[in-house]
Amino acid sequence: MTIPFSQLRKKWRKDPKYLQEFEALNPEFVLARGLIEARAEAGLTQEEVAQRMGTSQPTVARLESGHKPSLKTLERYAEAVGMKVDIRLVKG
Amino acid sequence: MTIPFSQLRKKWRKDPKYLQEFEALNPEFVLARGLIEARAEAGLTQEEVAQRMGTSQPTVARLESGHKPSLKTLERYAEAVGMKVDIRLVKG
DNA sequence: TCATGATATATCAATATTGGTATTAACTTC
DNA sequence: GAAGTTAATACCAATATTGATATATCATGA
Repeated sequence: MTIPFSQLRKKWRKDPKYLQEFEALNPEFVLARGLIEARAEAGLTQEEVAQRMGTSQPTVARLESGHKPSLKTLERYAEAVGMKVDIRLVKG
Repeated sequence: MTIPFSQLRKKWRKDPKYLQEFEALNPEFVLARGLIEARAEAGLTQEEVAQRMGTSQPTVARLESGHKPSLKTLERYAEAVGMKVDIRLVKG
């Protein structure tokens, strides 16, 4: 019954507010969106990031689709877009 | 040629300064130490955290030993010690 | 020293994530 | 609406991480 992420993304264009609320409830989407934003800021395509990571475009697409990646993969992605990963445990 | 993490930990007791410098160079150790600290603050043993995570003590020990866990596992650990995981990409 | 609680290590099966390829969809420009 | 670019999905093999169990090490106190 959950709305697929892909479908959700299409809504974003029309209604960014809708997204923000939904995102707040789903941490993995926050991360996915963070990745996409970082790549956008770096001005890179998925294909370019893939090359820098030594992997394929579909793998990059998957990372940005809300599936939880491993830390290793996350770090490679971050490096590819000129960032680094900062992980901390905060009071929850 | 690298010094094993377990051996390193033994040094800490005697010489915490040594640790800090070494840690700064190895992000996964920073994370591992963050986990250990969070558990210490919660006043829990590995066995207790394991039970809350629905896994075994050796698995918890492994998470705290510098091996890179998955995000899923990290989140379960965080919840077990009353924290949550905060991940962000920072300029690197 | 011995016993005990806590943590670390080792091994192998089970599961999850990634790699690789092909294909499809969406968007843009002509 | 056809071509080109970018992103998304599907599939299966390869790799990495975790689960589970047994055992070892370490620290502390009786």
